[in-house]
Formats: sequence, structure tokens, C-alpha cells
Amino acid sequence: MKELTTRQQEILTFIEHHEWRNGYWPSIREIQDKFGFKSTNAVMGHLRALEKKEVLERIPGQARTFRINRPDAPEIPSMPEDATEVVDIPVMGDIAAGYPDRVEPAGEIGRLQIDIQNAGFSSRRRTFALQVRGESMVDAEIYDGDMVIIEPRDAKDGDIVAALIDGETTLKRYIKKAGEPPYLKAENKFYPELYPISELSVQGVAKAVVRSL
Amino acid sequence: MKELTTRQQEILTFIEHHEWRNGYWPSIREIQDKFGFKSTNAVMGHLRALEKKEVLERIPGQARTFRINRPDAPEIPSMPEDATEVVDIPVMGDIAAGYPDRVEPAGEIGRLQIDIQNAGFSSRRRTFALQVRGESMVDAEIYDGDMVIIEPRDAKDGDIVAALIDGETTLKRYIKKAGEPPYLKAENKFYPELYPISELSVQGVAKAVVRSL
DNA sequence: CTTGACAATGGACAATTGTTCACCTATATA
DNA sequence: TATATAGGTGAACAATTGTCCATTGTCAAG
Repeated sequence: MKELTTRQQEILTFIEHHEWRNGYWPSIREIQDKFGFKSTNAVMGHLRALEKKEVLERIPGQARTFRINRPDAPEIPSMPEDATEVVDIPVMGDIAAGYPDRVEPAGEIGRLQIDIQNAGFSSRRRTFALQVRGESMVDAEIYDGDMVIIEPRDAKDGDIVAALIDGETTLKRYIKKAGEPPYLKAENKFYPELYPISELSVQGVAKAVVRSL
Repeated sequence: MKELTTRQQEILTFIEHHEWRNGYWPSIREIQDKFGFKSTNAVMGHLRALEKKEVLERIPGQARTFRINRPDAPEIPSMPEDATEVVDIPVMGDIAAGYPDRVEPAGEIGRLQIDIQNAGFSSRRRTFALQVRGESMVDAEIYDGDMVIIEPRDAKDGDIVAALIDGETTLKRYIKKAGEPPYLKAENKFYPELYPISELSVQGVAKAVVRSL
């Protein structure tokens, strides 16, 4: 998608914020006033540009009817005070050694907020999300690009875990049979990799998957 | 608060749901059309009553500017200028026939809150989640029990949509080739079902999948 | 130098949309 | 019986609002 110009971004932001604050969309003349334009057509030009770039939709001829489209993702959000039931978790592209005792902000590529009850999380304290790379878990229906919610705790046999292998965090199935040492297994029948592990390398257990379509 | 009459409740419900699924408020004449009134004044009377009972507010003279007061409903957290936009969306177990004209609160089985930017949603209010039943979308990596985030809007070729088939909401792939009527397709090679559709039966487009592990 | 984008002015016009007045029919209530 | 409230028709009017025309200027790319 094409980039927005500064002015176009300003207009778009105002429209969004106006709707947020007031509960309804602005009229063309309200936008005009906000920016001090002396003609409504200044606004029209920007709206046409925004429509052409497909970040915005309108119903021709109808008042205050906008629709905003943004697949892009800027800015790291902060948690609203009153959102009690919501987990606010960092999304890690990779988790460096030392986590969870020491968070590496460099690994954080975004934040994700999900309701605890519906996702079945027990604790919100050190939960984080991990963006999946590769196809090692496709047989568990987890695909490249998915975000996996991880809860740091001991793994049981059969859990999907985030584990540190060669300094990189990967997603694997944790297998622990009675009387045997535990190991990790990739869930992809074409690459049936097995990894021996030390307990310490397991970062946590996967609790949920989130995928944008 | 005074009780609403049946008619007033119907009007209020329509206004709310029009906004919810379209993203903007209805005009007086759109309300008139929906109820088959032969005069806009019929609507005006109801609006005055609703304003007097303080369930509704309007900006005099301005088009499509409503504000609805619902002490019972979960309030949308008011957003300071730079705060995060968290989506608060109903999770529907099923969306009964007749939706969106008539919401079935019974269909709501929970609520889900996800940060807009990280999930790529465009508008918070109209969005809802749908719990998947069955295996009709397994080839699109969507499985029984998953929650799918739906955004009501027109579908493009290739979109995964929530559609009304035989009074039940199902998830299907929307196919629309130039010069041909659109149809729906189940994404399961073992059940390659095809469905003809009317535009009206498409509830919205799937934007994300959330799965608890 | 020309071309195309972006940004904006100024004015006019037409469609959408809210508002109001007069009037009608019920139904319940004091 | 009066009288208020809810619900509605019909038509006209006015304000809001979207749209379009012609024009100006800047700036970067070809």
C-alpha cells in the first residue's frame, strides 16, 4: 500500500479521533474547521486521496458515513486503567537467554491484549506472546506468523512449549514419559526432529494461538 | 428510569444495531424506511420520547449524531487522546437468522478484548467473534472450537466470511469471479461443498483466529 | 521545460437530512 | 366527559452537508 502524506495522516487521525471522542463521524465542514481550511474542497481532495489509498471508505452523498481501514500497525499501545480482565502482554520476536528473569526489550515487537477468561489464562504476570517462525509446529495447527501466548511455568507431557535451542526460542512439543529423560519434538511429519533438553531451556507453556487473517 | 414502550425499544435497538454493523448512525429517514412509516415525524416522536427518557441523546440539527445511554451495557472505556484502542467484542456462539436486524443476546457467550493495532482491525464496535463449529474450514487452518474475529463489511474474492446458511452462521470462503455470481465454498477437501448466496447472507469478513490450547 | 502529485481557494449547487405545523386515531386515566 | 399519552399521516421548510467547477501555487521527477 502507498504511504500517506503527513497531511493525509493528520486528516485520517482527526477523523478517527473525532469518532472516538464523540461517537459519530465528523462532517466535511467540521474537518475543514479543524484544519482552518477556507474551502470544503480542500477536505474533499484529501478524502479522495485517502479513498484511493484504501485506508478510508465512504457512502457517496451520505452525511457522516465513514469507514476506516488500517492493516498497518504503528505505536506500542499502553494499557487502559480500567480494563481489569485484560492481559497486556509483550509480543516477542525472539526471546533472548535470561528471560523471564530479565526481559530483553529488543525482542519485543509489539503488544497484545487478550481477555483472561476467554483465553483461559491463569496468570497475567509474566505471560508473553511469541511470533512463530517456520513450519515446525504445523501438525499442531500452528503456522508461520501466528502469535502464540506463552505462560512461564513447568511443562507437562504433551504441552506445547517455548524452548531455548541454540540461543533461539522455538516452539516444540514437550514429551516426558515416566522413567525417561524429557525431550522436545517438532510437530511436522516431514521434519521429525527431536531435541534433548535441560529443564532450564523451557521458557513456558503455550496457552493460545492468535492469527491475523 | 422510566420503562420504554415496545415501539421505543424497537427504535432504540435498530439505531444501536445500525451503528454497530455499519459503523455510523442512521438518518431519520433510514429509520422511517426500516419501520415503514409514511412520515418522518413518526420517527421524530419516538426520538423525542427516547430523549425525554434519557436513553438517547442527539445533537440538534446535525445529521447522524446519536449518543446512547445504557447503564446495563458494558461501557466502552473512554479513550484519552493517545491511549490504546482495545476492541471489546462480543463472542457469539451462533448468530441466529434475522441478524443483524434483530440481535439475539442469547448468542453471546463471552467477550474478548484484543488490541486493534496488533490484530489489524479497523473498527472496534462492529467487530464480533464467532466460535467455530465443525471442520468445514480445516484447509484454511481454522479448526473446531477456534474463535474467529469477524468484521462486518463487504467481502472480496478470497475472503473468509461468516455467512448465514439455513439460519445458521457458518464460516466459508467467499468466491467472486468477474462476470459470475458469487458463491461460498467450504475449505475441506473431504467435503468440497459449494453454496450459492445472496449478498445479504454474508455477515462479515474474518480478520483473525484465536485458539486456546 | 513540462508533467504530475499534492495542497488549497472560492463559489455555486443539489442532495440529504432534521424540524415543524396541522391533524388524525386510539387507549388509558382522573 | 375531559384529558393526557402513545402512535401516526402529510406536507412544507430550512439547515446541514456532500459534490463539483474553475483556478492557483508548490515541488520533485522526467
